Amino acid sequence: MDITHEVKSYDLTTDELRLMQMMKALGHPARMQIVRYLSENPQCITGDIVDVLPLAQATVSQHLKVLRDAGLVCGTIEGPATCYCLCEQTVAWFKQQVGDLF
Amino acid sequence: MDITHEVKSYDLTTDELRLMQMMKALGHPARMQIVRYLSENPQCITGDIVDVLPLAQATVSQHLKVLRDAGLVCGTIEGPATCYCLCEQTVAWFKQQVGDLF
DNA sequence: GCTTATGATCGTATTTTTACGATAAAGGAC
DNA sequence: GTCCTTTATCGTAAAAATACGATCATAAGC
Repeated sequence: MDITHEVKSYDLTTDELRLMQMMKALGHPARMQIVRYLSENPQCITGDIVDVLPLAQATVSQHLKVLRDAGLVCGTIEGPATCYCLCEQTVAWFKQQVGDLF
Repeated sequence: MDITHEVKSYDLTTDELRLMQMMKALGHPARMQIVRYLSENPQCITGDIVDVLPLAQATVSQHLKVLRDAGLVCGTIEGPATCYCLCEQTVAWFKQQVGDLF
């Protein structure tokens, strides 16, 4: 009658969690398209992205936040607008992690 | 007063959509752990995976389906059990796509 | 045949994500 | 100062994902 209280929990490293967050961020068509657009247009403002997506401005802004939180893009305030670009450093890290994965 | 009826829609290639599906599949801690476990234990049955995750059997089975649909793992029926393993081909394709991305 | 073991699927409750309009904040033109 | 532009955030409705118990299906052992 010996019950072992085995506390189960996810067992992932910090790197794996960070990688997972990026995967999740890229696992949505709008965000995938945003990132691709940014790779083709290195410097652009929110409005440019809104124009190429079938979504309202508020929704795009929300998606940009997800990408920012994942570290994949960074936005710098440029007057009244915000200039977005890919975070090359994070993208490089991401690629390397995926390459080493599995 | 000329209104251009511009039908907006996501503009992603088939490859990008497939890649996105894999990203989404890997964007969950349980599934990330399953894939890592499979990479360390190339041959195992569903029960083995259930044992290392803090989830019910039904939930794990559901996660395995997501990974199967994404093509990342394949399960072959082995008697009453199902033997799972990573789909090396898909993983290779995934890595290559990520490498070329952005 | 009956029983046990294994795992997929069903039905459903809960949680999270997604999407939008409305509003707020901040900078430039005047 | 007043507008106008730009974009983030708020509040919320709808959709999707997650998790679980219960059930079903299949195969092996007897």
